[in-house]
Amino acid sequence: MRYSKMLIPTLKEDPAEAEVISHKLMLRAGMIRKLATGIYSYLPLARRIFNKVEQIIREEMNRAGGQEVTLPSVQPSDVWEESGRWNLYGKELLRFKDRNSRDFCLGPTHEEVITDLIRREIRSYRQLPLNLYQIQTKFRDEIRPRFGLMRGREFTMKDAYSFDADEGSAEESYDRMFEAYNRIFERCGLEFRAVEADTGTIGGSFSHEFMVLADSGEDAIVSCDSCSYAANVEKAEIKGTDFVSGDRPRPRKGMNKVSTPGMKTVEEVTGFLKVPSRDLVKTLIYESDKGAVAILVRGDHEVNEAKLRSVLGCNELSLAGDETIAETTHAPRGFAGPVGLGVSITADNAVRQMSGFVTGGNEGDAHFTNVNLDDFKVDAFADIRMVTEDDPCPRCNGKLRLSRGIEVGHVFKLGTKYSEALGATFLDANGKEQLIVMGCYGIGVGRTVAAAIEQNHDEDGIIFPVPIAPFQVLILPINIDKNEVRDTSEFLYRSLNEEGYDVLLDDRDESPGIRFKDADLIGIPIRLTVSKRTLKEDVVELKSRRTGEVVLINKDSVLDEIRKRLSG
RNA sequence: CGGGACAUGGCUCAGUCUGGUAGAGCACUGCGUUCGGGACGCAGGGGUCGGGGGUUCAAAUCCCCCUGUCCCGACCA
Repeated sequence: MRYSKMLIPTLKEDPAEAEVISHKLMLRAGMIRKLATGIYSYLPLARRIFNKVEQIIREEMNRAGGQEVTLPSVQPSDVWEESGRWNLYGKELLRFKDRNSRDFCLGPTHEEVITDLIRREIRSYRQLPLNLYQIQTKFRDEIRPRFGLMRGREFTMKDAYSFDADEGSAEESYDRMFEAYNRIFERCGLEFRAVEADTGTIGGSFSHEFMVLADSGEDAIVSCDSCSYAANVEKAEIKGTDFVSGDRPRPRKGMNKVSTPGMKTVEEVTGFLKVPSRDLVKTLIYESDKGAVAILVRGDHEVNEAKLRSVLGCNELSLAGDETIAETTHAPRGFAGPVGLGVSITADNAVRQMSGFVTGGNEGDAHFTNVNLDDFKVDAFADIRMVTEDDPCPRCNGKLRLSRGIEVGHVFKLGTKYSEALGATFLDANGKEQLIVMGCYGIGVGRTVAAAIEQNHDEDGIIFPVPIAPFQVLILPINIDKNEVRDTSEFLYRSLNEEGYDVLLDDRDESPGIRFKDADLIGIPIRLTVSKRTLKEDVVELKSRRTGEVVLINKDSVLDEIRKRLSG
């Protein structure tokens, strides 16, 4: 391609709307433009990058036995009613009516549609296993879209679905996809880690997320220094037996009420009473679809709402408002405690190990000290808190490390959740009707591109990994009005194109400075600078975007050098 | 949905507090000079100051309502 003919509207300054680096750089490099919150147009440069990533995905999916399909993105409510998710999915599901007032939605995912297809077409175990995938635009009316392509409302997703005759075979399908995902993200040049994950609304029994390690990531993950354990903090289990239990003397019975005027936060209370925060029990009032509940965690711990949700078995869960707090505790926010509380109490396992602790007094400006477990009734103990770096690895007791990640892929073992809901069955070898065992597997294409940029950039711009670069080589002629410069550039352009490389010839009538800056910004891996200065010696300059290395190469050996650098 | 901020040529922003002729830099058009790291000169074009209402002789500026955008939390590829 000739740069002068391409729409690559680069920006000199950071746009005000962007906060994270990948978003800024994608806007500055002229890759994307925003139409509305979380909804973007992909310009030619972005399209080329997407095509590269999608091609890698296709090759690996096909290698793993997948077949590409395209399912409708406009979906009737019927199948969603059948799965039960028409009611469960909430506002994230963008719903609308057609001219006949029939309910439809824009597909946020395709379990319903694919299961509907499969239940009609699969009759026999001889047709299994089967793996179908698509690369398609999804729509989720996210509560808070942000960071450009990192969390859009409209986004490109590869979603795959596996169908198997039994659990064992389903696990093989899962492993094959797991393997394919590893290859895909490796080929995209990403530093990533597969971690155990929570299954969320998609449902299912078992899942892994593929996390690209980046400080700007929205997810926190823990990984073990000693073994292969890694998990999303939402999921990470806590080894229940390892809490330092009461080595300290058993305190005498009898709690004391103390005045704590205006002391609402854990820091304020513990600072005021001069006790460590781990000697306080934090009482949080939550509102769930089962009414108000009280949650107890140690003062230095945080509640994990994902765990809490599954422990309580509820969908709706949020911290209670001031009104509910006043109703349940008879005190303003900041003074809730378990003693004498009228609602059901769920406590974290760590609380079981505590004694002689501080709690709220259920009365304004008052706390209790020297409280013990027999001073109130806990309805259930469970693992309901976030892991910390101080917790031991749940597998090997090793040291856990916290880091941040961008979730670019997610694999789920679904089991028979959807086949049961929609009645997707087959006849086994014995002529017996069985439920199809399913799995589903997603990759956020745009997010993968954004993550790649987060991991590969410097102060001058993007540094694309070769496999996903929009062009592999950029030719930058300096004095294009000189015949020898133009002829050499054109010659290189033609020959590289003939060799099948993606080449961008910057033939714009712009100053060299502008073109050098743009070259760095859009991150093409190899830059060839052709100028009359070097042509005197019959050489052109080759610069690696990643290393900054500059070499002069005889113009007749350029092809060989590029071949050498771009192979493997 | 809760909390915070912002909205002025294509972009980045000043002007708002203290009401009085809409500005700068970049970008854009034409001509000329430049040409290895965001060049220079001259001449130009381009803005209902997010929208609506109000106060005032007078509103980008003060007041009310709405909309949009961004950031922090719960949702997710």
